[in-house]
Amino acid sequence: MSKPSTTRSSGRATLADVASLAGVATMTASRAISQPEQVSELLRARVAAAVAELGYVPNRAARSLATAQSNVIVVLVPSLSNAVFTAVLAGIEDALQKDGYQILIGNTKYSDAEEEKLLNIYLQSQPAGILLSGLTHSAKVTQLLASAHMPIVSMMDLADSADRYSVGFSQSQAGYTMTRYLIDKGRKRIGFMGAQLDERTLKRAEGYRQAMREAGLYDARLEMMVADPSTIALGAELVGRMVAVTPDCDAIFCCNDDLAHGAIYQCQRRGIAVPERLAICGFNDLPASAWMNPSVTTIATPRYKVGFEAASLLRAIIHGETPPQTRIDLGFTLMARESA
Amino acid sequence: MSKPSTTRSSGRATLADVASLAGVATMTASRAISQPEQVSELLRARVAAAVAELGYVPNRAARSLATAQSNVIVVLVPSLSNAVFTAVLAGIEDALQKDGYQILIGNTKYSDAEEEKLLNIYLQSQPAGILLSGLTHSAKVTQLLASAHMPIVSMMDLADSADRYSVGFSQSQAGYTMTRYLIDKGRKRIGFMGAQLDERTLKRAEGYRQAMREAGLYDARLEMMVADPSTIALGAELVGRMVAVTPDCDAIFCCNDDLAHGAIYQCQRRGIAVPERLAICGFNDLPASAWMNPSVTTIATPRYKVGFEAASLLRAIIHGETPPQTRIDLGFTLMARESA
DNA sequence: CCTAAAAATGTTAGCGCTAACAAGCGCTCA
DNA sequence: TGAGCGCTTGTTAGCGCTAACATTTTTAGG
Repeated sequence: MSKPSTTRSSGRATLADVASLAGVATMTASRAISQPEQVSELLRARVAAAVAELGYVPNRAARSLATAQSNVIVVLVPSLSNAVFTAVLAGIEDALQKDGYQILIGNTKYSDAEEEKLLNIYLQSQPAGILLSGLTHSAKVTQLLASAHMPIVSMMDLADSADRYSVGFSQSQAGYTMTRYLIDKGRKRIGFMGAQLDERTLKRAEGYRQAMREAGLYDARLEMMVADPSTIALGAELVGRMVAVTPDCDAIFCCNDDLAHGAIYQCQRRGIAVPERLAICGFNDLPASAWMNPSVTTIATPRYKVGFEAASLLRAIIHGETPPQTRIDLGFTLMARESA
Repeated sequence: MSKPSTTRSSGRATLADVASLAGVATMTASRAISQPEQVSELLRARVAAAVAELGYVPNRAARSLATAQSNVIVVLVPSLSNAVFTAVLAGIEDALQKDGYQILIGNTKYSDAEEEKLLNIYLQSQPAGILLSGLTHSAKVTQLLASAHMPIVSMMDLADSADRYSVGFSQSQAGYTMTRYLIDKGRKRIGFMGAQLDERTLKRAEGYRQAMREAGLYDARLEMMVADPSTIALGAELVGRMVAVTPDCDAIFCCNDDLAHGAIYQCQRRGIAVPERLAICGFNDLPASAWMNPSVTTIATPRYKVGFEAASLLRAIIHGETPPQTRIDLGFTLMARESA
């Protein structure tokens, strides 16, 4: 009758305890909790009372083991300090949390090695699906993902081929669009400031190059690429370098808003008129961009929606549905403001 | 020899498969992976080869169930879009990830109901410990935590009593310090702008009130408290309201930097001189505060360190150590800049 | 009323792993 | 030489839960 106390038990009440207190079989208690409609009202109430009395908390590990499935969705993002990815996460949470999914967030810190390490750890939880940032990954990661045989959706950029799921917008096209805007405004010596040098930055730079070449304006000296994380401070530093190296530079396309903000603050301190002497534009449309003086011309990106749609797509795939498209283009919007 | 295919198996290789391929007992394969020093070099290599060949990924659920413990640490933060908490998370990650802990991040969205819901779900993972933001929680949450019988560390503010673990700094003292600074600068009509109205904002407001009362300057009309999330846009709006309601207001203490930034941008647009006509200061020292023009006087808070130290404390408790103190005060620093 | 189908409940076994103990081996040392 | 030790490997059982099937009870229909 009484359960022998072994050293291995956690001490918490188990389903068997609940069932015994409610005077039902363990299986009935299990059903009363996870499929209540299959249990009579009477027993359901008795089980509920026992659960409350014992403070029973289901053991997720045991359930996962028994069902051979988990409610875990792994999300890998390159940064948590970047507002872009926290917005993506917010979208994911809103799309998934109602279905009871548990979101396991991994911060890869823009590192392939970290991504591989996290993936190795997180795959141990037998996730139901994975949300990834970006399309390109290390060979090891690609192999891990392939052998995991589970639904995967890539976020932010769009895949070339239809055999993988992707939700986002064309980073290179956005880079192209912004550069064309500056060219159309009559700027000739347009610089590009790129930091972090992640996939997205490189794609935006490609778009920039294409537009510059088309207009016969390309000059490699106008490209300033550094691997440091992009911050306001870096933007301030790089704009100084830019005007020193290419004094005739009349516009700068910053690969993101942080750099643009830093560049503008620095110009204010140095008395460089923005946009008259130097047009500056950013990327992502962070909240400050609309409020700064001058307000910042930038590309508004649908990051919340990227997260929401990617998570919705992943859920559909997990549920065995065949989505109408594997590639969801959410577009982007150029926000023409005062700084460029 | 061949494993019969049941509908319940996940299809993935198991430890038994690995052991069989390596020609050892399952237990030996288990040890080769988790306690390699206990296995001879020969068998260790054979097991490693089998793992590689089969692409074996350990099943975390089975391990948790067998060991009655998990490597999960639950972290509840009120927001992910707030840079303060992402910094806290970064500190937590750095402190814990080397030990192989898995961090389960819950975003309570400043809601007690959400906190309770998340806790209920996350407790099912039988976490090894919990990191909470703030000291006050709903009755239900308090009860859940008590009955969970697991190590808990509260972050950001300091507990009054020594019977709970807390890592942070005194929010009310910080509020007091900033207000005194403004008073000492000769400001008389000092307003307070508070948003979100979470625990921390309310404590800062308390400190503000105490300083104002001590100086005989307190006036309830100078307090502007709204429950909306604090954003740049809200700061811009509130400063407009403040100068409309109390035109003689000569300084504003914003409960965080976002509000302060918005207030300053708005003043620039309306031609209100900062700090001459209106001093503005913030809280948290976000990166932009040092770079804006005028640069923003604010309180620098050790948020990364809060996360790091709280996680380190939690780990010590989990490992059964008795920490020298239950309350770790990390202090704060007033950054006197141009805006006040 | 009886029978068949449906609904509710119970029994058994096993998910993949590791704790605990057992057994085998080579070694030392009295 | 054989007891005793440490090291490596193996065997057994069970963690808490639920799938699958078995059994009992209820309901519907003639």
